[in-house]
Amino acid sequence: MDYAKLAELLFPDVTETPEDVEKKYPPRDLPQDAKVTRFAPSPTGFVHLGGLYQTIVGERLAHQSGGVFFLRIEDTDEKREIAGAAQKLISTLAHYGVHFDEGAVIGEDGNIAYKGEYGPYKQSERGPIYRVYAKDLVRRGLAYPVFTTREELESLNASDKKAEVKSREWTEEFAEQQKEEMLARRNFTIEEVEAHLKNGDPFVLRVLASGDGERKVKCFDLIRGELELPENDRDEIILKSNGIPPYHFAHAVDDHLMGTTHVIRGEEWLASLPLHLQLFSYLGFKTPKYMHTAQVMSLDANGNKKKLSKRDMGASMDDYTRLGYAPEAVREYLLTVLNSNYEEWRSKNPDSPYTDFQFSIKKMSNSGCLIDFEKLEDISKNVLSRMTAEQIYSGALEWSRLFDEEFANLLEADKEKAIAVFSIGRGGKKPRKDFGRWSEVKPFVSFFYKELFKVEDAIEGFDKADIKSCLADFAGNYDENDDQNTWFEKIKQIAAKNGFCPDMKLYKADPSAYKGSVADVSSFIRVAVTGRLNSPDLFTVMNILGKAETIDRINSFKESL
RNA sequence: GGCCUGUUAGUCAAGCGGUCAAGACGUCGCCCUCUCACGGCGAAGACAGGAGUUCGAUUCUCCUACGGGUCACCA
Repeated sequence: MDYAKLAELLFPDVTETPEDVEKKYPPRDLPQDAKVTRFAPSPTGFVHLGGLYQTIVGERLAHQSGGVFFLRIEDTDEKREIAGAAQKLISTLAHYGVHFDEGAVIGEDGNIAYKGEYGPYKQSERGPIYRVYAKDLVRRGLAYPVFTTREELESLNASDKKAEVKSREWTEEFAEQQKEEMLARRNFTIEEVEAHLKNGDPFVLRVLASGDGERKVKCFDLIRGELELPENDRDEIILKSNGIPPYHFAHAVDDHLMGTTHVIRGEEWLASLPLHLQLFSYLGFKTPKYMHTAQVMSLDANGNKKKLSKRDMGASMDDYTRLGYAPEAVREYLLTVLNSNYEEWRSKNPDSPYTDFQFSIKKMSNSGCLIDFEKLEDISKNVLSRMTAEQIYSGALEWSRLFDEEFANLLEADKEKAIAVFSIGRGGKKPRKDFGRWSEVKPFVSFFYKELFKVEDAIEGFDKADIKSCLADFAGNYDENDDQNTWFEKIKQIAAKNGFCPDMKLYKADPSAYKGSVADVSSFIRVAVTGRLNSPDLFTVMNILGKAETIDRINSFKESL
């Protein structure tokens, strides 16, 4: 077979050679150990938790080594592409603190723009580049065309195919048949090709598999160590009939030309690593380092772990936004999952920016983890407890603007009050941890607002007359200028006067000697003022509410009894 | 089904031939305390199973079981 002729027939329009292309993308001028990493999603609509997870790894490794982190849009499957998805992806990642140095960015007009010298960063615009390498492979007898008819092509349907693959029965005969078909495809003549071309028949390009499935190749993965995988023995498609390559070929060409040093991707790619290695070798490219990250899982109906799929709760970053998790908290959670020593580091460095942490590949786990919302909640409480009242205010306001207009308006109507509320128990060594999500803020502080206040808890086990008497005494004696000690001394006096024990130790020694304790008296006041049995420090609460409101609430509660 | 990969408490995880097998979340108990929250102390809870190598296996090897992944003109 005259491969040079075949190459010309197939790609008459391609005049460049790989050498020409290489010249346009010289090696990057970076420090010795700088890592170049990338995130290469297909723009199918939303950011997956697993995507954020990988993105954090790539961002950390690149930036911590003085390297480059870029974004490449893998839009080679036009059927699945969703308009505006790339913008959303970039802004969502930015929301979580992930920023790219290069590649797709959001331009000043709000549309996608591109930055950097190693583009195009959108695969659908790289057709000419792929074709140069594809032609070269054909010329060297390493790739060959397979023709189909237009009708056949049109009947191809992605979701049908997916269903077919899933339900397929894998028997030995089937494997045998596949092999035979592959071998048959390799047999063709130049004349046949010419006829097809003349006829306008579409074709795909397949690589000639160099391996033997019975033999193993040693592969190295930075997370998993040395692996033995079967050699590639399948003639994979490297150019679809639309002239755009599927993932494999695009990965090899792009990551080589873009100077990627570390390929970080999900473990679902592990199985195709030998193919990729073969491609790099055919193309004469230096292989990048590979890191196949563990999957984030969720529990299915049978209690089994499953790869977190699109529909699962917690798969989309939108879920976290809606639920009210602060981006910092989600990032913090992911970091603890990603690097097993992160949590320890964080407890020693509670106030350091996460970028101070030395992220290491060694500390990454190679088995999939279940997303643990309880843990996330705990981490989130810690994160929020370290924020200033001002930060809480803006976080809560931002979330409420989207999901609770009424509360957002209340927050905005009196910022000073909101800040005072959020300052309770904040700052200092042991801050309160009352909420872990923005959505939990309103239920916690609602009683501060007249519009939301209502008596939620009931006092049980006490004589109404006693309750009324205590409340009347408190209302009659309340002075907003008292300090906390004086304030509480007054409550003790009221307790004693009404037959309640003012001292808890005394009371515990002999509860039957009293109607109750000062704790009970406090609870009367607490329910009257906050509507609840539990609340943050009452003295402070009253200060924020103001005397008029406090007395008013006590009186109306008294009357309701 | 073939191949790959993984398996330490409910969850996430240290460990890398000799440990009473860390720690965190969750659960429970106690303390602090006017309630709550915080904080402190403590408890229960794990090396999937079986062979082998070894003086000694959670750690190395093999087998079994069970998860997960993959086998598309999807990425």
